[in-house]
Amino acid sequence: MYSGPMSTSERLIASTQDLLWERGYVGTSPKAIQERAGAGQGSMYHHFSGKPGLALAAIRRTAEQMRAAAEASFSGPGGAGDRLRGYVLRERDVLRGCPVGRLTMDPEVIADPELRRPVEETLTWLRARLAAIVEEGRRDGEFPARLDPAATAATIVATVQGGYVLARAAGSTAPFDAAVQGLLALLGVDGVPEPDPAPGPGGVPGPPGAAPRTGPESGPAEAAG
Amino acid sequence: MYSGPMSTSERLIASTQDLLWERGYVGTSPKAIQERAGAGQGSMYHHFSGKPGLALAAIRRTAEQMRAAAEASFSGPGGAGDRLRGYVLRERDVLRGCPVGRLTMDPEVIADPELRRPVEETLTWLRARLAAIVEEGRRDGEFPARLDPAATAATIVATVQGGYVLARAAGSTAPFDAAVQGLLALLGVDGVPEPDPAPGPGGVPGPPGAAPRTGPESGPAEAAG
DNA sequence: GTCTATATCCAGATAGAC
DNA sequence: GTCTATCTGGATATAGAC
Repeated sequence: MYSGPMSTSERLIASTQDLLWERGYVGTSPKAIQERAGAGQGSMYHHFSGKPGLALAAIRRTAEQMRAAAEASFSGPGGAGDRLRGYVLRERDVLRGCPVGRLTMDPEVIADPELRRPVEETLTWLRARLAAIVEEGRRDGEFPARLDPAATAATIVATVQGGYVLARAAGSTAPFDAAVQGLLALLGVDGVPEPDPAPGPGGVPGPPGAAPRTGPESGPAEAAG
Repeated sequence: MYSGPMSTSERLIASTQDLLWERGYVGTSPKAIQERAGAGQGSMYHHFSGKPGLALAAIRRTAEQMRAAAEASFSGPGGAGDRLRGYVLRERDVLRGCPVGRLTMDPEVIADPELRRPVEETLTWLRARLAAIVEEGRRDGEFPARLDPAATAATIVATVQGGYVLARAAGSTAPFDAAVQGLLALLGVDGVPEPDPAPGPGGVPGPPGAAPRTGPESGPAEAAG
């Protein structure tokens, strides 16, 4: 991923990606985009048709990036269970939420078929890709044969997307981690693989047992997914 | 729930609840609230301190209503599995999303501790309530003893919240239904209970098997949850 | 309690010079 | 390609009459 000096139009796209992630479509003004990109109004309206056009370019870019990041987990080494665990446990900027899923709450994005399409395609691709992995694991005897791959895939994606919601509500990553550990346990793909295996108290009242990752949060501005 | 003629301040609160659900905090203007409530500017600023004050009243109201609606499922008849299934399958305005979870994507809500608190409390309550039900089912032998109640509860809430995201992205309730059926299958609480048991094709590429409810969507403006 | 000014600033964009 | 006006309207109030 080239990240040397960027052209004005690239900077405008990148700034819009950031702002759409942070504040959504309705909450993002042309002025804010221009300021963050270090560009004037003229530049923005020279390169793009207006806010919707620029948002479309930004959303497409974000969707591409999220796919690439997810595919890195999917096509990694190991069996279906390993790759599935790798995907749900992969490093994420949890408190920022998912830059694609977030757009789903934007009425103007949902109302505009062009803006919605990349969002829909990305999430549909994700479900299909996960369904294939569940199917593979089922064939290999890693998962119970009774699992419906498409439904299970939807549950996996939903758990991740909903995990962001719980984390942002709580102001903590703990509920995200709890949701993901609960999912892995239900799938029979248990165990914390990466570092920091010391279990701490969960973020919710009731019996303990979840093993939240307690690592740092505000990391790189990469796609979450 | 009394729903006769409402005072101006009640109409302002109700209108704000609707608009926060549809468009979020940043996307909701005082003017839009006033128009929907049939009230003038003066009335709004007489009864409330401004947009944040009115939003706080509306968010608290929505949180109360969602709790009441969820509690109706939780305290209903049947075993833990029945009540859990009743909760996740209960009628929802899926394409509208969750009026509480939605606020989580609003930067101004998350940044303001007063506005965030009702959101956090509601979702935390929901997890605790579900954890107790999972725990109960575990004791009764309905669920595997190895399940962690808190983590499983987080997974359940996350699946529902993420199901809304998938449904809105797809412009269809099918992925929500698929996610929920996948969850129930993982929990070993199978079967479509209510009407319309004829399974249709799922909304995702890959092997079929999910049984989406295909009923009407735009129903009453009640809390989803 | 409700209404109609009035005020300031920002959103979103166009025009045209450089 | 980029910049600085300039424009119309909405966001978010305050003031004060009724």
